[in-house]
Amino acid sequence: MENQNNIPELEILFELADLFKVFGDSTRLRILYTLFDDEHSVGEIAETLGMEQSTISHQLRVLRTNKLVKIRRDGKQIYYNLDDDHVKKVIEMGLDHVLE
Amino acid sequence: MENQNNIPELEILFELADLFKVFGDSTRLRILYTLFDDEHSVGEIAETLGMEQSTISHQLRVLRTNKLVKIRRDGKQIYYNLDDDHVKKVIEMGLDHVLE
DNA sequence: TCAACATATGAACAATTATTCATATGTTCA
DNA sequence: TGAACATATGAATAATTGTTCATATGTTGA
Repeated sequence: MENQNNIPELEILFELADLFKVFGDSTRLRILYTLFDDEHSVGEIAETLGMEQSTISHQLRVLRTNKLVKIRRDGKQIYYNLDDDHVKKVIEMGLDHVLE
Repeated sequence: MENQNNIPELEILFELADLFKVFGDSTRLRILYTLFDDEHSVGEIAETLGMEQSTISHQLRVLRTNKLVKIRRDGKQIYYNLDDDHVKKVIEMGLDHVLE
């Protein structure tokens, strides 16, 4: 990343805040955590978390818009996956802080 | 961290969401970034960011409550520091994602 | 094509929160 | 002690956002 003489543009910090905002909701975190081991469909996630299908769908869209998850279509179902290992890393880093 | 057979308690995920919420505001991120190189007083931060002293003070309290910054008093001024290296690491990890 | 199913979307509401203004608290030094 | 300064705090407001309900879109198989 930048050193301290090269402060990120204001715009970058806004983007960064937006990224952290996505992680800053327990429903979205639970969805992401559900996807840690394997892909799951919308319905599966909703059932696992005991929440409305609509709620999960709305939040999956937020996650997808922010490139935290990606999809694979299979018939009527849409399976969601973590987009890359970055997602795990950010969550793990945060967990380290919380669990210390 | 936990493996996938040991899913963090719901409570932990709520705490984690709360932590990310703190990072999910551009003002707080800018404050933290200002403290990357060195400690600064409330007034200095307010001037650097061109924001109200009150705004900065409110947000510093949030950061302090969440153990992201700590203080050192020197006369009338209170100097704020990053609490530990974890803070930098989380931000850097997020930057990696944003800048990719 | 139509019924059944899975997912997405829009509107509405409630709750949370960042900022500002006004003022209080706390510290220094003359 | 009191004036000047630095920081903190409370109340109010505006804006953002997560959830729900109702419904739309899209897919499959008969």
